Amino acid sequence: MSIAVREHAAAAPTPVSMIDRVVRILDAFEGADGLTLAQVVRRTGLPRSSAHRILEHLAEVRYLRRDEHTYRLGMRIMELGALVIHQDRVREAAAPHLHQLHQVTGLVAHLAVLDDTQVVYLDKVGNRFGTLLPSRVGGRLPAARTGVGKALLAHTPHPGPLPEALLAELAHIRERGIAHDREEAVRGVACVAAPIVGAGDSGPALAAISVCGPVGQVRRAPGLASMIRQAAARIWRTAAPSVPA
Amino acid sequence: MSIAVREHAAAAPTPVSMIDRVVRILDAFEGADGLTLAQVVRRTGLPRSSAHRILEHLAEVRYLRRDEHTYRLGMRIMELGALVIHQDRVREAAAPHLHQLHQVTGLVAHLAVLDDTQVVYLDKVGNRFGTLLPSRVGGRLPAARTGVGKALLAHTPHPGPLPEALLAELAHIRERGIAHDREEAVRGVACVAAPIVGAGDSGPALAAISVCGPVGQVRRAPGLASMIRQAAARIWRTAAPSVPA
DNA sequence: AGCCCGGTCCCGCTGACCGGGACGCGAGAA
DNA sequence: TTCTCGCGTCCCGGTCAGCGGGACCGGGCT
Repeated sequence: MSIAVREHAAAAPTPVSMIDRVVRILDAFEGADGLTLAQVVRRTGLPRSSAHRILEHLAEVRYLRRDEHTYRLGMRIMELGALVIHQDRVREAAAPHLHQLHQVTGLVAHLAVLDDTQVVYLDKVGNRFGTLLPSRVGGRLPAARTGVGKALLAHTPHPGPLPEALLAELAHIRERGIAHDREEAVRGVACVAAPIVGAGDSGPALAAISVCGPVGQVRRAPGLASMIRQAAARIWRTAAPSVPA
Repeated sequence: MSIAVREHAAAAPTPVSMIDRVVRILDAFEGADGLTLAQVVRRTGLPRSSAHRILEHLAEVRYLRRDEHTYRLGMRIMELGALVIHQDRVREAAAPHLHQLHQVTGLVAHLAVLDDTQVVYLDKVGNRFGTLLPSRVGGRLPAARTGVGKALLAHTPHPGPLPEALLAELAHIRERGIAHDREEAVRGVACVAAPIVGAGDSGPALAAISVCGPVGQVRRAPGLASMIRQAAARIWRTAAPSVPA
């Protein structure tokens, strides 16, 4: 039995459990918003019959939508995803402060957490300008190239080895409690970020917040750093884990 | 045991497929953001061992997070959900207009679709005031009590029978192309909404947009209705399905 | 026509999943 | 203290849900 050539190419050591199969299928939808059976088969490496059966089943429970012969992620998944975001304690606590930061500065405010070497955005408050940024709620960006990412890395024992220059910057960030991104992710865009941590290095950061905008505007904003630090401190106070047990 | 009563799902007709089991478990997390094994068992009616096995498995693939002994919905689901929203063509087309509406009026702009008797919000653009509204991206509200909902109902063959008064209102809405919500969902809040449809009743509505705010402010806004209608028309033009086949 | 590609459906085989139940633990109650 | 209850975890033999090769159909090419 020769495995079919894959569209995306990734080692597929034969999924065994039903759950793994489902996950693999759902994951296949990243990067293309409509897939036919044949495409799913190529991407997942699953046998045609199996893929077909599972797709139909997922469509029945509305985890997928089926339109003619192409499948898309369905409403049920959107709803569950929205639930996750909504149920997040940190997000809840941060929301008013993000709005405040945006309102006062006119810049885009973010909330993000660290996941391995990437940041995942939990919230984003901004105006039309915000749509130009690559950050998306529920989206990922490499941590080392974002303000929030560096703020988080500086306050977390990093798993992998990092480049010399970055380590130096992280040490500096850790000391000052503020991270900067000067056009590293997007040309012309700068960010100022702070981790949400307890006073005096008590444990890892819960998340980080940042404020981003055109370099000129960010540089010109008075007292931005301390505003952000203050917001982060307030968020910590209302979202901090109560008992470490 | 007053708690147990609340938690018990209706007599389960025994789920057969693995997918059904998974769906049932995931669904159990609606309404409570952290569940222990025992709670999941009570809510789903699944056997303890099975529930335990599936929960662990879902946690492995990050569809759930496990913290000590309580499970929560995990990041992977959040990411998938965000993908769905992000991949939506209508949302893409509507976003700039929602921002524009918000910027010009200072009110909260929505984008929503109809699902049976409820509306599901796809986007929401607003300021801090917006957090006071019950609308949430990915959330549901009864269609008959919202502006977007009525705009959509008016342009869709309604499945179930509706009350006399509502039918009359819908006919009126259909004629004018504009729906109103005068404090029906939230006291003190009014909305003006328009469906995203082709000119001249060509097919059902793709979605609907609305603008909401304090009654006074909404009533005072000049030319709100025509602004919204115009935005809806523009969105239709860029998002309309190309070929009805 | 002949060919290819994609979707659907069938059906006998089998190993992934099932779930009752044993076990250990910690928190009250006796 | 000891008993008990509820909880999470783990085991293991039985079995059926799911598997997947392959037949079939239809449409779009050459």
